[in-house]
Amino acid sequence: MKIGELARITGANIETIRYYERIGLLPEPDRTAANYRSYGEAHRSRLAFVRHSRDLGFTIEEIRSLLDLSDHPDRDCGEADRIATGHLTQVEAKIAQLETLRDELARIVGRCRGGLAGDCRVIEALGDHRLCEATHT
Amino acid sequence: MKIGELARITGANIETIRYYERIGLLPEPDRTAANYRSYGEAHRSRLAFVRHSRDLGFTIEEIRSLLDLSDHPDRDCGEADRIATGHLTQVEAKIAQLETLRDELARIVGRCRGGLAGDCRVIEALGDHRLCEATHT
DNA sequence: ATGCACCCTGTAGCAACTACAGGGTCAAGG
DNA sequence: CCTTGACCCTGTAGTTGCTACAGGGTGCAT
Repeated sequence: MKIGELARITGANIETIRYYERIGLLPEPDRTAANYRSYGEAHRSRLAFVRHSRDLGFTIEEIRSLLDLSDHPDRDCGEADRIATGHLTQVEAKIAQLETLRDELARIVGRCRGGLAGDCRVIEALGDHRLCEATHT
Repeated sequence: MKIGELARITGANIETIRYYERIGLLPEPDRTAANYRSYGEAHRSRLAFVRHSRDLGFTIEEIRSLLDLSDHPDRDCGEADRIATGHLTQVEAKIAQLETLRDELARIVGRCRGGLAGDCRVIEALGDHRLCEATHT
C-alpha cells in the first residue's frame, strides 16, 4: 500500500510517517517504479506500535528502546517495565503538579468581580507571587 | 542592577531574560557605558509577573495580553478573566486526559511478570491498541 | 491534453526556551 | 603593569515532535 492509505488506516499524518522514517523509527520501505513508498503489514503494525506509544505519552527515544526490545524477543523485558514504570511515575507527578496549578488558578479566577483592570484581582495575583498559597513551580 | 542580579532575584535564567526582551515581552532597559543592561524595580516586577504567569502555565501570547491590561488600568478586566478561565478549563482537561493515561499505563505496567521480551505483556499491549480499555488520544 | 489526486524531496516553522561560540569589560591580586 | 576570573555582549543553532509549505513528478480519467 502507498503512504496515503497507511496514513488513513493508522490515523497518522503522512508527514509524520515520513518524519518517523527520517529519524529511523520506521524502516525505509520498498519503492515502486515511480519511487513511491510501498508498505506492508509489518510496517503497519510497527507504526501502530509507535502511534499507540506516543498516545500514551512515551518519548521517541523511549519508543526506540521499546521497539528494540520488541525486535529482540529473547532479551529480558525488565527494560520495558522500567521505561513504562518510569513514565507512569512522570505522569503521576505531572498530574499532581497540574492539580496544584488548577487550585491556584481557580483561586485567582474566583477573585475577579469584573470592573477595571486597575482593580483586577487576577492581574494583581499574577504580579505578586506572595498572593499564592501553594508553591507551584 | 545588571542582568545577573535580576536573574538571581527572580529565579529566571539570564538567557531567558534576554529572550523575553527580544520577543518584546520585556522593554529594552537602559545600558551602562560598557553596554551592559541596567534594570530597575519596574523591570523586576514585570519579569516577576511574566515568570509567575509562565509558572501558572499561561502562554507567551496570553501573557502579552495580560501585561497589556496591566499597563492599562482603565480598561475592562473581562479579558483577563476570560484568559484565566479559559486556561483553567484547559488545565482541567489536561488533568482528565492524564488521568486516563495513568490508568491505562498502570494497567499495562501491572501485567509485566518479568521474563523475556517475547512474552512481555507491556510490549504486547503497546503493539495492540485493542488491549486498551479506555480511548486515550 | 488537461485536470485532479496522489506522491516525492528538502527546508522552514511552531513554543519556549537553552546552549554555545567568539568576543568585550572590570575589579582584584601578584 | 598584567593577568585571572567573573561577569557581560551579540548572534546563531539546538531542543521535541511534529506540521506546513514550495516546487516538482506520476497516474488515471475525461
